[in-house]
Amino acid sequence: MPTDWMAMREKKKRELLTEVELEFMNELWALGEGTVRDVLDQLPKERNLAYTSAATILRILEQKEFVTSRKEGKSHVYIPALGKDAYQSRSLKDLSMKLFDGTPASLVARLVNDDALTDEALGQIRALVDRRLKNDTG
Amino acid sequence: MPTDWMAMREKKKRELLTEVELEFMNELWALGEGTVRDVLDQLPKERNLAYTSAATILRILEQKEFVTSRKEGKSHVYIPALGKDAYQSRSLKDLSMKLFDGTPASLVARLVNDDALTDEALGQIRALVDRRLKNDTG
DNA sequence: GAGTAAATACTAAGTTTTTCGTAATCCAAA
DNA sequence: TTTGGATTACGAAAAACTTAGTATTTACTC
Repeated sequence: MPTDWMAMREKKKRELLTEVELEFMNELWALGEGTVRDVLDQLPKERNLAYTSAATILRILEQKEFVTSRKEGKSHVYIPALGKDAYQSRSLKDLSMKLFDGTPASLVARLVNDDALTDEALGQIRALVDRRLKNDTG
Repeated sequence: MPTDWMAMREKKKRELLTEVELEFMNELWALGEGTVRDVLDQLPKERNLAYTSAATILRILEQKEFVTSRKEGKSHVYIPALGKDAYQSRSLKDLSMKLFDGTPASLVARLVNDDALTDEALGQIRALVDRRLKNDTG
């Protein structure tokens, strides 16, 4: 019976990738699309993950609707259902909410405080902001 | 025998907070320090977490060395062992590596592309970058 | 010191995530 | 069409995370 337990589940729909899921999505985003074998081959060889594990992870990603698939020959070809861009935005929003009081400026503040950041990177960042400010409300 | 398996375990020391751990650290950072009761009282009342659960989480945080504690009366007072600033940096670095090819500029690019970002926020961000660029390298 | 209210220690159950083995399936080649 | 190698489906063990119950300890009050 659909009790409030179902409602909870429904509500608690995970919109963020787990660690391993992200690892796989990164390969798929780089490849565009790929089979279990394709993705597995992209992983660093010291990863040493069983073929069936990779297959399981991709099946879970499909179940969670982060990818779709089509049949090709005897294999499945997996395709990201969500662009990397979109997922980057989602992740940043999540991090901003959970750790930066929802104020993106404080996130950037922390980022540019990093000593390891080169002037070149800083310049790129400023250029991005400038361009956005100018093209805005254009 | 201490094989490289031990080394792996050692190396795999979790340096990132889990979801619930972060929830608690946020309260501790806001409070400065606090007992189980203090932290529990900060949580939204719809959270409905048992007292003993909160105590367990704080004990785990101490075990993982994210907090220290001192005894005061009959309770423990928990103190962050890591500043929020430092943890923000750590999280950003992790996200940057895992999702932005380790290039902070691309992270900011995604951030400033967010339509919801106000001109005011953008201005703040630019000011931060400018200040950093000027004060840099004397 | 006994009683009591609150805190801690310990343990364990319930979930989610990660990993892989076994069996079934599929396609190609002999 | 049978064999063989690869793939998928299913299930389940292992590991990590979340939650809470029970028993013990603690400090205060009478």
